[in-house]
Amino acid sequence: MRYTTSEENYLKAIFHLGHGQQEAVLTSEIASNLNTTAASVTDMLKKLSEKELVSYERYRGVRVTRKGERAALDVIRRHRLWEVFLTDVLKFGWDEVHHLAEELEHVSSDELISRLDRFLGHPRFDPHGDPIPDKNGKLLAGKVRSLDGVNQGSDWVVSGVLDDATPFLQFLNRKGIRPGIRLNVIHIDPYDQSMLVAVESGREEYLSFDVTQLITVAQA
Amino acid sequence: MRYTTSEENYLKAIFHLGHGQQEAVLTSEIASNLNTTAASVTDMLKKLSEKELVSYERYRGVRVTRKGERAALDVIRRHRLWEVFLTDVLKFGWDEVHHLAEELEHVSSDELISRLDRFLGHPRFDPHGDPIPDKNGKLLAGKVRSLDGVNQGSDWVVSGVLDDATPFLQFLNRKGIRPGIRLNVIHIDPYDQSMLVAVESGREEYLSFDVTQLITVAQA
DNA sequence: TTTGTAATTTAGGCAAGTCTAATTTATATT
DNA sequence: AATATAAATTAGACTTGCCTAAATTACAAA
Ligand SMILES: [Mn+2]
Ligand SMILES: [Mn+2]
Ligand SMILES: [Mn+2]
Ligand SMILES: [Mn+2]
Repeated sequence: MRYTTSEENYLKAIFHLGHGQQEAVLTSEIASNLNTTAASVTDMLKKLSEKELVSYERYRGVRVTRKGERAALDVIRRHRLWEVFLTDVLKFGWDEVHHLAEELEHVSSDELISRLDRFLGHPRFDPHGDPIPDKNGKLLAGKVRSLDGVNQGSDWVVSGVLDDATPFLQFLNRKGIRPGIRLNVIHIDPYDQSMLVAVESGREEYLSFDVTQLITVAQA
Repeated sequence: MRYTTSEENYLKAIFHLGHGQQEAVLTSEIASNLNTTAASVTDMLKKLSEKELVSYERYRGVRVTRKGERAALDVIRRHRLWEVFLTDVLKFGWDEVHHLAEELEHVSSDELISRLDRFLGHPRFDPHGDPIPDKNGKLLAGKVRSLDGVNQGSDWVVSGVLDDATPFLQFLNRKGIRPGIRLNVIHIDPYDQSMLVAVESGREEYLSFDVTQLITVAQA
């Protein structure tokens, strides 16, 4: 393990929380993301800063350095490749793989990941529609447009989700929604932005604004 | 993880060292097996004893309880299934997989192991000829006869090795020896028990007593 | 039966990672 | 400009797993 499991988890969290954002990531955001306390986060930030993986100013927040970003992308690459393995090879549901990948991502062997990548046929996206960084840490532009804010009547293909947690994905499973599925937006309620959509299977489903925000779509 | 990585490693070591032996396992044996100090071993034995995974008497040595044996066999099952995956699916050499399996064996998910086992076709032996415990912790009788002590002139099939370490396996690779290969014992030196064998490929190789002790064979 | 010695255990400490409670600081609001 | 307050940091502790050095103990040899 190049870095400890704990260090890797912090780097990943800081990278995700700060990605595509100008402002530094706050201690409290990291604490809530990792389900730990602000005091623990402060301790770790000092250690990561010492190792030049993050640039950190007391009370001012933190961001990953180039070195820290690279480490984070390596972890993300491992995470997403294992997710592909678990769904495509071992036939797990897309709602079951995230927490397993959280463990497997810390197994440290470049050779293992390289061979896994080759065996899987160099997949470019994980089961949730997230792009897989290449071996040099290059990440393709990810999921951009989310289902909230599209026009009534328009057609889309689900490209991914912005939350990998099991309960949310099981909820989508019940509605027949997953990456690759086509959607037609029948109606958007002007009051609460809730949406009625026709799913490929023919079913019609109501989606609250909270949910449409977490579903990403591409042109049909 | 049902138990910590460290606890699992101790249980596995105690199980292996005590297996098929009447006497209890000594603190110093465990320390040398796990490359740690006797003091650390004593600390851990107290913890494992507290959890009823081993029966331990100060100064008298230790053995796994039924519960500890079951835990050890679960770890061994995971270890050997991952070794099969790494060689058969990812095409690692049999000399490269042991240390990777040492990490993967601690990933805790019965469902993962059950699916891996199914995907691999329920293999009964690992790449080193060791039997894979089933999901109930039942272990088939393992490798029994080793190459030292066989008769001059006799024919054998290599069934496995008693040491999974990379340098030893690379040594055997250089001589074309691996499980499944046929051997004919051409000559045994009466002084040092060193052996000249004909390998399937046609080559003749000298094997010292230290080496023949670590190679197991079955009837040709 | 005493004694020497090697193995083992205990004592005391250290690092990583976490926590709660107390304190400090940035900053928004009078 | 003073002050309130929410966020962040520090202080102090705990657990796990490990270590070195100093006792202890089993047991073999005298
Ligand atoms: Mn995930
Ligand atoms: Mn994912
Ligand atoms: Mn092995
Ligand atoms: Mn093996």
